[in-house]
Amino acid sequence: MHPPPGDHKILLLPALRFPALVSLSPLWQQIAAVIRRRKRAAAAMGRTPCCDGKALKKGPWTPDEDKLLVDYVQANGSGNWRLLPKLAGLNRCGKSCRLRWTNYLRPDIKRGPFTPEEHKSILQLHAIVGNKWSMIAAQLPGRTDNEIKNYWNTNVKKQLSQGQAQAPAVIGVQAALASLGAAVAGSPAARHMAQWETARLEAEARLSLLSGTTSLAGTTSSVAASSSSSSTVAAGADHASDASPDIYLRLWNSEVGDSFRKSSAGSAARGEAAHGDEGLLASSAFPPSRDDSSAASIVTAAAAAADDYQVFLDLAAEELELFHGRHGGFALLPSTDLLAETSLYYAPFD
DNA sequence: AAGCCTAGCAACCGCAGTCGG
DNA sequence: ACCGACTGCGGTTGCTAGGCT
Repeated sequence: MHPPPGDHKILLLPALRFPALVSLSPLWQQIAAVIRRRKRAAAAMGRTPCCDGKALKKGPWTPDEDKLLVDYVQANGSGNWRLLPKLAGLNRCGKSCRLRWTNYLRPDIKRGPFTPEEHKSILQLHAIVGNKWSMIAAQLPGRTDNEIKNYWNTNVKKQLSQGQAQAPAVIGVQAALASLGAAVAGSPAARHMAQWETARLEAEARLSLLSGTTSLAGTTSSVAASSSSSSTVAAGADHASDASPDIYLRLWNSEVGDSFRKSSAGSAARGEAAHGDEGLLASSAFPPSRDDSSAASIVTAAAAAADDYQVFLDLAAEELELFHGRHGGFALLPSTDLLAETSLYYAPFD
């Protein structure tokens, strides 16, 4: 599941490899349909491209072409991109027209260099959602996903790679990730909690790196430095005052996460002996498959952990709904109703 | 001045997801 | 439930301008 400790590439992976936490409600609602569609999509590979066989122009757009496109869209809207080139008198693929419009010609496009605020937002959002450029762009009015992607690839990525050597804390995070990787073979609840923790650790690692690569990262560095402590509710509270969507870190460091950790620790004490300080989730989430544990205590501990976990999920859902209400359109989790359907909730992580 | 190198960015490509028939 | 058309998205490519030798 995870690269071996010491592999810095892990830090460039999306913070959330499990898409269910990223884009989601439709996935939960139609999980079975999605699986079917993926099978169909796989079968449909090799389908002829939309622009095949036509002598359509490619490459840079001319001012005349831009004018044709702008005039047409402003007069008729951008309803059908397939038909638009023909109707607008353009010898272009509809896909090319759409791209040109959305990335360059749209009137609400904001040109020019990124502001410090935008830079900070990009860093924090990327730490949470990874290369979900459209999600990041949705939080930055006037910026396109393509622009942010280019900005990341040319500026931020370079800064990150330069800063990696200065981030010894990352090693510890990676070790923790490795232990989590070993832990996820247990119950669904355990796997899911491990994935929450994995996301948090990866975000933490990113922010730790970022704090050394940007002068703007004062806020993020304070989070990164303190997030592994359960007594950092204040940091989360500080963070709550701004609009930063580092929701996982905030959630984990908030009273919600704190209460979850405490209750999980209680479950661990009930169910088994300690397994080392990095094994919070692994040890509390599901009992070890050891011969010297009675089946009854295993079942009891697992049930308690599952109950605690569900409480955490419920609280998390409330927190995220509040967040969603404030920021709109940034769905990190499915609705509370769907969260309640734990069998569905676990399914995409298998 | 010419050639080379590099960063930045617009555009393309192909897969994934959605929707309507 | 299925299928195909259409749209969205992320990765990648390749052009261009500017800096350097």
